[in-house]
Amino acid sequence: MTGPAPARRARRHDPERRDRLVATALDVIAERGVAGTSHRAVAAAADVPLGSLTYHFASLTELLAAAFTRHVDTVAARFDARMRAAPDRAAAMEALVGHLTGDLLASGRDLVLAVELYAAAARDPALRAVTQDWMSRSRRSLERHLDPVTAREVDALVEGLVLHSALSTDPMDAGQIRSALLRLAG
Amino acid sequence: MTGPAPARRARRHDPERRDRLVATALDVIAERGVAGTSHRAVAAAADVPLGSLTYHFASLTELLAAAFTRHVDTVAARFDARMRAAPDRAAAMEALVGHLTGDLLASGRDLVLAVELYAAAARDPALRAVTQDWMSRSRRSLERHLDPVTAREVDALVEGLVLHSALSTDPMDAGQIRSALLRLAG
DNA sequence: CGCTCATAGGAACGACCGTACACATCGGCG
DNA sequence: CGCCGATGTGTACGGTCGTTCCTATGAGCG
Repeated sequence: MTGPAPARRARRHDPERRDRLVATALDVIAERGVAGTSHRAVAAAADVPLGSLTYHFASLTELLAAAFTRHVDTVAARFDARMRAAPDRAAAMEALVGHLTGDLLASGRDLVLAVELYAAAARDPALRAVTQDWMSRSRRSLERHLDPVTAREVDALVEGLVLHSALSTDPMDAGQIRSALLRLAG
Repeated sequence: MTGPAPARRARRHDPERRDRLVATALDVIAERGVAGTSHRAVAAAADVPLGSLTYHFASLTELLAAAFTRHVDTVAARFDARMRAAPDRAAAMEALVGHLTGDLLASGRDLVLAVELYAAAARDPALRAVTQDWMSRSRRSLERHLDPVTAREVDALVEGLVLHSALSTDPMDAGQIRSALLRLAG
């Protein structure tokens, strides 16, 4: 018999833990909101001890900032790829419809993360820098096909469409979205 | 000499306390966010004992719902008054610019409350009903001068403009806002 | 091979939270 | 006037939180 194991600590070698924690934090934010995102919640979701979080991130705010920064990077890169791939303005508008209906509004996850980020950014300057970076990248992507003034207007409309979709019981369908965008930038 | 007062309780007759608590809760939300709004924070701001909150509101969620409902009522009524006062479509568009630059974007308070409500509504069905009521009233006000399809598009654009203004370092000025709205519904 | 320090792990502290509850008070009605 | 239920008040409980701190481990390097 081995007897009662002397509570050996199972130390794990885990060189990419920091990255994994950022990804897990995004999942937790999407599921429970920023308000429900605690060190303990992320630790449990990532299956690491509590102390590991304060080792890798100086504060909870820093963890949130890292998570939202990664999310913005992903979405902005995806959107810029769509805009880069569009050969002309008409194709760009269609790609925009696809971005809205396909990427953003499909899962609900991106929607929720966006709204959580907006609210958190309203109070945290570090997160406001993240949203400003997002807006600026988004506008630059649009400016591949639109003049700066129109790009800004379209960007605002897209933001509003996203928000309405997140909160409305009967969100606009692809056709309504297309015609709204075309009216502004057709 | 009165001697050491035997810790008399200073009971206060305060028939409108419930209303005052709702108003105070809105102030606290605007200042510290939903996340920073606790029974204790509201009690301190309203100068009432902690127990008074649980007497007047069954739960913190109920208090938040009452506060946001009141806020939406105020803003929606103000907006409808503006639309009702506009004699024609052109005046309505100008009133819309005034609503945005004057009412919403001026103080920052309405901006913050809106974003806080959006984020909270994403997770709480009761609050989602409040946002849906807001959207529906807003659209009905716009429909005094615009067809339903256009009203919906304008409503979404307004939402986006509000959000961009809340988060941007260089928000659009009245002229830019006007031209964006006119492009969509001129 | 042996040392060392970045990393992993676990427990604890003090603060704040929502809520429940027992008790005090008094306006208004019978 | 005398009661009583609506309202006001203070305290306590159990829980979660961010953060700190000490210890343990082992990968990489000299």
